[in-house]
Amino acid sequence: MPATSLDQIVNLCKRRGFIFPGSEIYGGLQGTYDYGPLGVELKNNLKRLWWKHNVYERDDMEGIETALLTNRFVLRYSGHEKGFSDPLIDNKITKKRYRFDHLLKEQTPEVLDAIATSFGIARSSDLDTFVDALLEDPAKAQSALLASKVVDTEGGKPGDWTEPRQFNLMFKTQVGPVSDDENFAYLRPETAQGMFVNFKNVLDATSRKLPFGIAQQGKSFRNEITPRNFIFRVRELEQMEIEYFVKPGEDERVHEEWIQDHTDWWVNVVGLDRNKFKHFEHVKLSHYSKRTVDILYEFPTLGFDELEGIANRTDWDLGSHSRAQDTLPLSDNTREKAMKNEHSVEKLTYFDHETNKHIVPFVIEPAAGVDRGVLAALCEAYDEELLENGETRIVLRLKPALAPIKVAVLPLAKNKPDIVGKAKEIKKHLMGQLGMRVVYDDTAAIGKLYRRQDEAGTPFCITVDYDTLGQSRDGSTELLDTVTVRDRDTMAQERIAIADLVNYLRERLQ
RNA sequence: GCGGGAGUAACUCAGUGGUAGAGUGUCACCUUGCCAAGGUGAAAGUCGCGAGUUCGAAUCUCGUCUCCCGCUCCA
Repeated sequence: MPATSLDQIVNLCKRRGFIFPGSEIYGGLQGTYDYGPLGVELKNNLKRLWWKHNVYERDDMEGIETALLTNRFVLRYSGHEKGFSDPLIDNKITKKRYRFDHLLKEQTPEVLDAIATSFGIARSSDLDTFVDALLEDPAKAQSALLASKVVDTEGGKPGDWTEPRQFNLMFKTQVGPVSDDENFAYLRPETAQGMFVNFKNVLDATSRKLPFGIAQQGKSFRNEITPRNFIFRVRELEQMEIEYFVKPGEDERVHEEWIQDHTDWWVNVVGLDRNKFKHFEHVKLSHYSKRTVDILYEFPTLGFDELEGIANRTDWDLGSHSRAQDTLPLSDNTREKAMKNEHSVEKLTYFDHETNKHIVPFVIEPAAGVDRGVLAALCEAYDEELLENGETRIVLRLKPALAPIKVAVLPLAKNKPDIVGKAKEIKKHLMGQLGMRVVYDDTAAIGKLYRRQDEAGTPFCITVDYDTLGQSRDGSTELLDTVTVRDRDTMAQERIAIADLVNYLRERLQ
C-alpha cells in the first residue's frame, strides 16, 4: 500500500534520519529543514543523476555554481525587486486577505476616484502606478479606503480594512561592516540569475555556439508568507535549473523538447509513476514569459502540485541585464517592458557568424525543485506491505541509484567472532570496489536488521552465515566462501560466491 | 497575517488540579542456523516556551513559538 498521507513520510523521515525540522532544539525555524544521514545521501544521489543527464550526457551544456549573495542591481533589473513582492490587505470583518491591487481592480471607477481624492492625488489611469502611490503611505491609504467605502468583493460586504502592506519575498542581508540602507545584498531568490549574469563569461570561456545551455544546482531563498507542507514549500530551497539559449524562432520547438525530456527523466530515472504526472499550462504569464508549463506530480495529501516549471523566458533576462539596450535587436515585449539599464557594463549578445549579426538569444528554462524531487521520490517509493504473518513491513522501493545505502553486510550471529570478522571484511572489500555507501550492522537479530534496511531503501542485504565459513550442519563445505544476497523488494535470497559479489552488485546497482 | 485544530520520551499516543505513563524504538549483557525471536537490565521527558491563578498546574487563564487544515501567495 502506497503512502496515503504526507504524515507517513514525515514520520519515517524523522524516525530514520532523512529529514529533520531546522533549528529543532530551539523550537524550529519556520520553512527550514535539515537533511539527516540518509536524507543527504538521497538528495545528493538525485542531484548527481540530474547533473549526469543534463550536463555529462549532452554535448551542449556547461555547469556553473554562482554566489548566493547577490548584488541588488541583479535583482532590480531582473524585475524581482519590483515584481517579487505582493501588496496585501486584510478585511477585518470577513477575515479575508486580498492582493491589494486585485482588490482595487474590482472597484468601480467612482470608488477609485473617491480613494484618490481622499488620499489627495489624481487617479492615474495605470493601476500599478496608482497602487504604488497608495503604498507610499499605508496609513493614509487605509483612511482613504475606509472613507470611500471600498467593499469586500466577495458578497459586497463592507470593508474594515487594515493598512495595505508590501510583502517582499526576497531576503536582504547586510554586507560589510557598515549597516545602512544602501549597504545590503539579496540572498538569491532563484539560481537562474546567476546563469544570465555569467552568460558572457561562459560564452567567452568555452567558445560555445547556439544552441547551448548553462546548468546550476544550489540554494535559493524566498520569504514565503506561509511555508507549508513539509519540504514542499520552504524558505530555503534547493533548485536544479537550466538556462538553454536558442536563436529566436527556435524557442517554441525547443521548449516542447525540454518538457518531454524532463518528464521522461522523472519517470525513467527517478522512478516516478507516469500516471501521477500532469502538465499544467499557465494561463496568466509572468512579465517575462511567453509560455510556461508546469510538470505536476500527484503527492499524497497535496494532490497534483509543481515539481518542475519549464518557461520560455524569451530574451527578457539577457535584454534586461544588458547595457546599451537601444542598440540591441530585442523582442517587442522586452523592449517595451524592460527597465532601462543604467548599471550593467556588458552587452549580453551573441555574435551569429552565419548572418554576421549580434542577436539576443531566447531562453528556455527548466527549473526543478530538489527538495520537491526528494519528497516525490520518497512518496513514490513508500510502501506498507502486509506480510503473511499479519505484520506490516514498511519498505522504500527506491531506484537503486537513489538509495542512500546500496548494500548492508550483516552477520547472522554477532557473538561468533569468525562470522563478524568475515562480514566486516566483506563490507570493506565491497566499499572499496564499488565506491558506494556500504554499511555493516550487527546491533539486532537478523530479521530486524533486514526490516531496518527496508525502511532505509537499501536494495541489497548480504548475510554471512555458518555456511560461509564452511561450517554447514551437514558437515559439507560446499558453500564455503558464499553469502546470501537478499533482494529488498521481493525479500528473496540468492546464494552468491564472495568472489562474484562485486560484479553481481555492480550490474544491479546501475 | 487571519480563522480552525494540535504540541506529553526518538516515534505513536494515554493521562481534566495532587508522585510523569504505555507500546514501539534505542543502548548493554546473555541467547541466536535467515525475515521487527526470547531473557535480564538500563538510559531517555524544561509535559513546546514564558507569565499568571492556586497550598499545588501537563491539566485552568493570558501571551508566544512550532506544526497541520482553510484563506492569501507560489515568477
